[in-house]
Formats: sequence, structure tokens, C-alpha cells
Amino acid sequence: MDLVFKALADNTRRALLDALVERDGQSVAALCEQFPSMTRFGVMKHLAVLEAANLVTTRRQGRNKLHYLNPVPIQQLADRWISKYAQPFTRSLVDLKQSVESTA
Amino acid sequence: MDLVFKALADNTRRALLDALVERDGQSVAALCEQFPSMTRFGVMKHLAVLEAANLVTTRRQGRNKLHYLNPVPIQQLADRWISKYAQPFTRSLVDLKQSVESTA
DNA sequence: TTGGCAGGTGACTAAATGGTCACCTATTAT
DNA sequence: ATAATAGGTGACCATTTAGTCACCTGCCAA
Repeated sequence: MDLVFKALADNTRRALLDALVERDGQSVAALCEQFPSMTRFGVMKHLAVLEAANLVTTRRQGRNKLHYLNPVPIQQLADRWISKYAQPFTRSLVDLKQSVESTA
Repeated sequence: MDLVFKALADNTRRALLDALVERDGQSVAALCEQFPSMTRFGVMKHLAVLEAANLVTTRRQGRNKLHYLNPVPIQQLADRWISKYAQPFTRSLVDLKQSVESTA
């Protein structure tokens, strides 16, 4: 979980996740094109951090490495950590749940 | 928002937030007692980072500085950023809303 | 089979960060 | 007033991290 927080702390890495939301399963070269301000090595390093945090999974296809977004750690972060602090957000969810259950 | 992510990237700072969830409005000295592994200066630096990210607000009372948790940035993070990735979480909220509205 | 293309590795530099300290200011109690 | 207490500041060092590069491996197609 600490790896997830640290991975998300960088602006570039969040932008990489954004790029994968737009189009999932991109290769390193494809991602490089979208970040001309960085070299291939910079992109690869950030991808490695995201992969170590399990935020991105990869699959080799021939000589390409395709990158896929894995939303699970972010959901866990929301469920296990954020919900503790964002009380009103959680409360509204709980309220809705109770409302649904009472009307059902 | 970047400041929030960076502030949350550190384990010690998250622990400080935890301490404020347990008991809000603590002084520097009180927080230091709960983190004996760190000096007062370390605690102060981390509090400064949290304050810069607006995750903690302070209020002076005599020679004490009291620290209060501010959940707003975390809620914004959940609403504006996490909801984009944790689709199932958001979807269940939307589903509930629609369910409530249709039954009402 | 060989040339070019996609990706990977280790070493290196520059900058940011965590942690500490000597020293300072402001407030309260005696 | 003055001593003790709570907090603040600037400099400092060690570690980590972002970014780059020269060079290497593996895969595909002409």
C-alpha cells in the first residue's frame, strides 16, 4: 500500500495512468510519443514504479510490451484508507444504502 | 492537489493524520510523545508539509499550537481523481442514487 | 541471415527529501 | 523579573529519486 501512495505521488506517473485510461494496453513506444518531454528511459522507469505498485500489469506480445491499468490497488486505497477520512463521502454512501434497504 | 499526493506519500505523515483522527486538536508536544522514534524537528517538518497541503489546519492557543485534521482535500481526491479509476466503487454509488431516486 | 526495431540494464549526475542540531522567540508560572 | 516551557528557523548531512546515457538482448521481416 505504501508503494501505491509513493507511485501516485508523482505527477508524471499519474499522467501515465491517465494515458492508459484513455487507451489501455499501450506499448512503451506508444506512451513515449505522448510524453515528448521525457526520454524513453524516463518513461520506462516510471512504468517500472507503477508496475511494482501493481497499478499497471504488462503482457508481452512479440517484441512489444503492452501496459494495462489495474484499478484494484486504487479501489483498496479508497476502501481501506480514504473512507476513514472522507467521512461525509462515506456517510452519504451508507445513508443511501440504508435508504435503499429500508425502502426495499 | 499535487501537494496532497506528495504529502500522503510518506508513511510517517499518514501516521500523523491517524493520530489526529484518534484525537483532534493536538499540540506539537502531544504528537511528539506518540512518535518517540522521531525528534521534535522531524515531527514539525512533517506537520509543515501536511499544513502546506491543507490536510491539517492549526490554531494557536497561548504557547501551544493545536493541529486539526482537514478532510476536504482527501474528499476532493476521492471525488475528482479516485472515482475515475475505481469505477466499480463509483458505479455502485451511482446505482444506489438511481435506485433511491426511482423508488422515491 | 542479417539488419533494424522494441525493449532492458547498470552506471552516473543532479535534485529533492528525511532527519538532526545549535540557537532563537514567545508565553506562562513562580 | 526570571526561569521553564512550547514552538520556530537556518544550516547541515545522508539517503533517495528523477533523469540521462552508452551499451546490450531479443524479435521480426526482407
